[in-house]
Amino acid sequence: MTLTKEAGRYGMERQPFASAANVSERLAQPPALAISTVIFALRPSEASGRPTLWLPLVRRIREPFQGLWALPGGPLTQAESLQDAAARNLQDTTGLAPSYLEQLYAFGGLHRSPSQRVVSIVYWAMVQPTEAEMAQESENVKWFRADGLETLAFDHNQIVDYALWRLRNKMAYGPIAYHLLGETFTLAQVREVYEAVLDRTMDPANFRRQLKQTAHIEPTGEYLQGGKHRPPRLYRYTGNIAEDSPAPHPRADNA
Amino acid sequence: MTLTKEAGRYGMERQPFASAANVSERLAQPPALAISTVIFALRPSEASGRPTLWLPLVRRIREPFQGLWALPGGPLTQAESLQDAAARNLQDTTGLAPSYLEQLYAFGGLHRSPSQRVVSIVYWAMVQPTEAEMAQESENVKWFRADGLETLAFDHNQIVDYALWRLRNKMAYGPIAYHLLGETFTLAQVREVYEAVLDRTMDPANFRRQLKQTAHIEPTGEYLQGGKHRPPRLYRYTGNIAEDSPAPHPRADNA
DNA sequence: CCAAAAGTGTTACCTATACACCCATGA
DNA sequence: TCATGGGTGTATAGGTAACACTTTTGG
Repeated sequence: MTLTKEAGRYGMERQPFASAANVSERLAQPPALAISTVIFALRPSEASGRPTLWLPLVRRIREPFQGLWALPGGPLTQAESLQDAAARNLQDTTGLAPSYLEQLYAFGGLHRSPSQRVVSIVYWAMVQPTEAEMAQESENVKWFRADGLETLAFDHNQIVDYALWRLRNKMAYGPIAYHLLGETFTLAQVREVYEAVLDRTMDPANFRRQLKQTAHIEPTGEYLQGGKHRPPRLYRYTGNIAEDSPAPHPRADNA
Repeated sequence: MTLTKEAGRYGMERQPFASAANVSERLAQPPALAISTVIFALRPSEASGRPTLWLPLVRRIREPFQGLWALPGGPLTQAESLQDAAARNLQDTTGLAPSYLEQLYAFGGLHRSPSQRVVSIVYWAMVQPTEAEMAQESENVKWFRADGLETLAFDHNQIVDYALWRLRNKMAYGPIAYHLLGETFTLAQVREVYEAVLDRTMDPANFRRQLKQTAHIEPTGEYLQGGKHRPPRLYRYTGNIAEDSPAPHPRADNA
């Protein structure tokens, strides 16, 4: 699983009918519809080595915003639902398969793109660290730390900020942190996820209790060996996304 | 302000390029983009007279689903943002001006509409009771109780259910109940809103304290006269939507 | 004076938090 | 044995829910 696909092949500026754009055509045409995704994964910080939030971006290889980094995205095919389109685009542009995928927001401001009116339906996703590690970077696909991003193409900085807010909000309430971890994990690893995402330390004792009482996890019986100290128990995630979500998720067919 | 506009003038089935639909054209065309809105208002229940949740629907005057009731909606004009389009459509079809308007979800399932692929960006709104009372019903525009709706066109039952969930969720946390009331109101009226929307009784004493400590309201100094008992204080809403929302709302320009 | 809603006070309970403490392991 | 993170116990504070009680009006 590598990140070697050509970036920007499906630009947000794609002309829906393969005709050149000019002013009169622009007014006659309906707004173009695009799907983009904000993808979060945990990777070790360069400095501390502690897990931090990263996201993959693709480089724009054509105008507008040529050379700038942007969210992976592409067109909506006739034969796929919005959610399927997001998953496929994510696969096409970054090679990643998400462990969690949810609609974020529809962005449709008039001046998001200089040349053409574009409505972007944006999803956000979480991928497991094994995925994120295997994903090789290329000239036009690169991972960035989620905080302190440089200026991105279009309104993508704003979109990432909103996705970050949503991730933090969901994590503070629902049991979604597990989607950033692998099959099995220690309670300390879950705590590290919370600390990385919410950017504050948490009491290990209380954190453990709260996790175990809201359930959604069970001990595997195994212990993580190889550490310097007492080997911690390994746990497994037992919930499913449908149950987790506080929302009566719009059904997959209609998303 | 009346509800006399022709209903269904802008159907979700509108052909973007005024050409008749057939199979090959359908595959060639991008999905149509529509804006719809779920509008909530308080009206007295027929039976008890206590305030309950209602919403206005428009009758379909063409296929598909001709004769069924549907959410007010229409096309997205080139010159307006998504939020502006929702507000204008709401005005055009029902004559109402919302006191609160927020994006709900983008519905884009493959089979939402039998003849054509349609992606609907749905908003939800609250209007004040003065607005809702003045709004005259017509042959093709009618108010319905939000609970126990009959079968609607398209996937609109599902959309209403999701909007109801969102309304209840927001009301349980944020201070948005005021948008269903008029300029001034008593604490008992606010409580009635909560009881109507959340469908459970609340202790008047505790409710009062919780409201007053989270602020967002101030006494006007006036008292509501004409009741049978001790006249209650009148209050005024002091917050604004931007502050209320727990989310860093995507800016109006990009919505 | 009585009924009923407005408004205040008090108490029990629940849960988040802080932190003292023991346990198990590598070095 | 010591250092360190894993894991448990416990006291305290803050907030919610339940409900007794006083106040103020119309009839």
